[in-house]
Amino acid sequence: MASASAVKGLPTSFAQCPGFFLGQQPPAVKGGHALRELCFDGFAVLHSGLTRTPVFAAQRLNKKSLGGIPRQRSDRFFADARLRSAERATLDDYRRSGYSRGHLAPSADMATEAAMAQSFSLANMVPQSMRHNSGAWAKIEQDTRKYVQRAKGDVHVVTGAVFGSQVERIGPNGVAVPSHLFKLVHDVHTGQTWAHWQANRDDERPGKPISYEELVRRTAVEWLPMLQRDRRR
DNA sequence: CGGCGGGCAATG
DNA sequence: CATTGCCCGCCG
Repeated sequence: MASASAVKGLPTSFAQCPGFFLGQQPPAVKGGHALRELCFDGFAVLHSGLTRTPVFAAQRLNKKSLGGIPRQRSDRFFADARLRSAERATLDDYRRSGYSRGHLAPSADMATEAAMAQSFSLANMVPQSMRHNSGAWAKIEQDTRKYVQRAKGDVHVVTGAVFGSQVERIGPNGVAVPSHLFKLVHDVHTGQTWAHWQANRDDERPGKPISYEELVRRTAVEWLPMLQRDRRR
């Protein structure tokens, strides 16, 4: 499958892939310009044309969706053709940038070959410090998969990029480098919710998870609006 | 130690 | 565009 065409024809509205969101309700991200909604087979992405990166990727995982058929990484990264060229990252932006192309929705989470190939869209990538990506962050991704394997039902995961006031940019298109990444996990069956909060740095280590409320405080975004009613504070 | 999953770049 | 070799960190 030619990678650039891997996403052609996929929906560009969350209304067409509501199942990735808890209660079919997308995160309440406000105020952004050039925000685009992108559906993939295995996840949904809100993309920002200002940073040329995803804002978040949302997934619904369960034991069955993981550990599927054996498959190999496509490793074929590509610019997402659904985005205007003025709003998207290209392969040149990352080349020799000193940063790796870090998935928000991990390749290894995907249930099908098609979804796995689609996960290599640059609309699902942020410039990520190399050691963080293959070290602490990779372990968080693994731990999340292990948790889902043991969970009773569906687990919703929202992975997001956070940008500080001073934003470094890479490549001819100026792709913004996030200062932090987070991975929010919600177990529908038990109601448990937690988040990993990570600096985008080589020396970052996996730490103690933070609460949902703390994540909302730090980001000023209600990532799981369905929880808001129950946890109103 | 090897295998795995996160990547990189060079070569036809 | 596919193939190849390589790096990194973690885990069993």
